Amino acid sequence: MADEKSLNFIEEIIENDIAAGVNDGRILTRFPPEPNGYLHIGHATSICLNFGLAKKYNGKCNLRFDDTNPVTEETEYVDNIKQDIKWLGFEWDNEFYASDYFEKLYGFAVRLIEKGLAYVDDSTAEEIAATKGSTVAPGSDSPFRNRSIEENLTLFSEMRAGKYKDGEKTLRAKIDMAHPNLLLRDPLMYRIKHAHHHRTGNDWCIYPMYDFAHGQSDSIEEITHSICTLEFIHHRPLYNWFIEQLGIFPSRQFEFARRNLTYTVMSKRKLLQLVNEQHVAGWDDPRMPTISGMRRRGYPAVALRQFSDTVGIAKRENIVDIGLLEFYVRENLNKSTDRVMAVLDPLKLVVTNYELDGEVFEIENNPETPNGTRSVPFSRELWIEREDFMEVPAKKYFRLAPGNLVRLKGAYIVRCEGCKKAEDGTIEEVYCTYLPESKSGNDTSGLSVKGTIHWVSTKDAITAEVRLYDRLFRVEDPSSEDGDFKEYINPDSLNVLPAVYIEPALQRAVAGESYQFMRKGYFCVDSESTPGKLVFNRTVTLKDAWAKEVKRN
RNA sequence: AGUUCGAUGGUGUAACGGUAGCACCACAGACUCUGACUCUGUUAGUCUAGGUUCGAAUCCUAGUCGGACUACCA
Repeated sequence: MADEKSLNFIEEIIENDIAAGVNDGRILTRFPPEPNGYLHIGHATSICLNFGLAKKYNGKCNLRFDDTNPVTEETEYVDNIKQDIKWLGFEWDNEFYASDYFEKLYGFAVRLIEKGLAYVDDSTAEEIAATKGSTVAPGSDSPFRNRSIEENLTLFSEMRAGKYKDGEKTLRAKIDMAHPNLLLRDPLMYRIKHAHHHRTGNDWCIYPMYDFAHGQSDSIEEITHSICTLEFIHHRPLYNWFIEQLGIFPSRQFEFARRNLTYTVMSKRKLLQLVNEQHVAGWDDPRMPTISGMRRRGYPAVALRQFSDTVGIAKRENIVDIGLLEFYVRENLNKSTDRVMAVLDPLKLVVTNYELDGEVFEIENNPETPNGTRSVPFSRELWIEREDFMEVPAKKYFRLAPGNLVRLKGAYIVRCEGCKKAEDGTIEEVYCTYLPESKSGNDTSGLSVKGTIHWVSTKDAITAEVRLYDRLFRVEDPSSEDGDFKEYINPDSLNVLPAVYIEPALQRAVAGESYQFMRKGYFCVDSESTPGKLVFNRTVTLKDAWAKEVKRN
């Protein structure tokens, strides 16, 4: 029985094209970022789609930077975008830039002028907007619409030569000022910008608009399937118009719905605001939905790929639960990470009947994917998690409480004998006795206890800074709420614990590594971490049935 | 209002005229030297109204609701 995965609508189109022999079955896609910001999880979907399609259908995928606006674009962004794509696990066939085609594009523009399909307009931006009409009213012709071909040719070459100031003139396609599709009301093809370009320097002072660059670049590269997001659907007639009038290779555009995620924002404009106004520490802040932020947070690349695959593509608006991404993050980290013990909120536990100087236990690193053991020192005084003790235990609580038995992970079973309290009632120390015959791996006590807690020996512990990250926003969809989206930033999205006690084996942890802090979550070593000052980021918590139980009551 | 795209459990996505399925979430239980993982089970869906058909989520008609478009950004 064929258990084939069903095709998404773009795969159907491609398979139909292959069956029909379109382009002899050749498949060439492209991923076309503008280098004016960092890539986010939405781009990851597009990357997985374009590169994935190429791979699946024996085709290729180009990386093409859509760098037609020199004032917002920077080389820094180019470098980071390339790094992000590689990290996600994809390789491009060619690395191209729309700016590589400036000369060709100029030639295309001249060709359209010669065909009487483009003209130089002296109107100001305001005048052009005013004559554009509206969704319900037609626009009106520019007074410069009927210049002669010769005059247009001269003017356009003067524009290129730098004879005019920014905004003084534009080149427009001559289509129809009454067209119901606003984009076809004589769209701008070129504008004047005396600005330095990250690649072409000062060679040009006129730059093509998106609509006159993207489709033509696709065509120059002979892209077969140009896949973009839904908001470009209105551009498709224009995309096709330029290609037809120019008589160049007929790339075709297909649109799918962009992915939205709960508890975050995705527009580059908003992300840039978060960075510039320092609500976050940068584009790669672990709270950001950027690929670099997620990488720094400790999300495995494979989790992003699985997430993209599961979510799939379609044409309807959507907002995907961030919990689904977190599911894949946990699923992968559960298999791959070594378990270690770290006490985030310390409370001292004294094993009153422990007479030895100490012992060293060998504790297994990873029960899911066996990966050896490590040495963990044990002694009379330990740090345990404050929440693992209750003087008056709640219903169903099976950790430490007077009279209760609990297993110290990898060591002994202990019985809680009491605690010491400060004047204000704060618990200062917990006392217990251990059962020597319950030694881990050699337990002859015959007891089975319900609870196991983690611990770190006080005299052997080392410290690390731990950064507890939570969702950046307090509401599911900040963009759809009233007022400014920044009002909905979660004030507790970052909680820095300056000196968490961790087991000494972690001294050699290096940046980028991930660990499971037992019972607390997955943590990765931050890029700022050094052997002298270890820094861990919380990637994601473990699922916590007890926390849920507490919340319920 | 014009153009245009869309509508399947809480979320995302299948079913292409023939038993509405999968994943996440939620809930209940089993297991557990992580209240994790794993395992078992449960709740819950075709926007509405007509029509075509033996049979409609699927085709047709009308309506409802939602998104996108009116930058010298992409």
